Amino acid sequence: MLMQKCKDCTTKCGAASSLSPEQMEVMENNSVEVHFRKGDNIFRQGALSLNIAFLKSGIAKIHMHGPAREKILRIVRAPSYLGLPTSLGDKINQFSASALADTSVCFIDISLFRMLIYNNGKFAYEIIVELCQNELNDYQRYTSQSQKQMTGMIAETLLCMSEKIFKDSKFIFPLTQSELGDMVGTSRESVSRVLSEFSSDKIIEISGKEINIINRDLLKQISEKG
DNA sequence: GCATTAACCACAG
DNA sequence: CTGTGGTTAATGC
Repeated sequence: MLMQKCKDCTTKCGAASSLSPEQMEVMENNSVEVHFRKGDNIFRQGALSLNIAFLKSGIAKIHMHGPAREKILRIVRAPSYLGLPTSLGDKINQFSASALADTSVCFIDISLFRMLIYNNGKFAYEIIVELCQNELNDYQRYTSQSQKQMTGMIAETLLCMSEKIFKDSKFIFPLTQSELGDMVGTSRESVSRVLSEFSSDKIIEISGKEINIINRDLLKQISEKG
């Protein structure tokens, strides 16, 4: 498999930079880079997990089949690991990851990854920090979701996309309205109504999939007041 | 009661 | 896939 060498890779995560040259070489010999198209499944809930997936470029969604419908757990921007909890916490994937745009993903052999954690404290520490940050974000979002009403949730999600994922007021929204509904726990009709309401109130501008946040302060208020 | 919120259904671009 | 209208149920003055 033709691939770029890990040590020359410019999209290393924080943790990988604490690997020794020898460890880096082992990593190179035990990982492959795979490209995905928009919409492709990267790994699937219910399937056996033998690799750690690292999102090298692009953007992906983490999602789970719930008892009633699909639930989008998180949107992930490269560079980031995609499924550490499901890869290390269980042999079977507890959730799926799918590409929201063209992406490239490095799959790292799980036993090698485990070895790196055992043998390199700094590497392990960086991984733990990433897991902790994700957990804090998740707690934050689940608390919001159980207490905010849907306009607040949608405002929060738009702000999060703008600030954390795209780092711009103007961005191409990567989900369909139905998927946004799956993300905040509401129906696609409600999403459609809230978005057109925000648009007619001049809080955002929508043209196709492009969203431009015009009145960020008001959007923040809506997000905070629920 | 009356208002608000949001889900579900249907139908049309 | 999206936008909208009608209907219905739950909840809160």
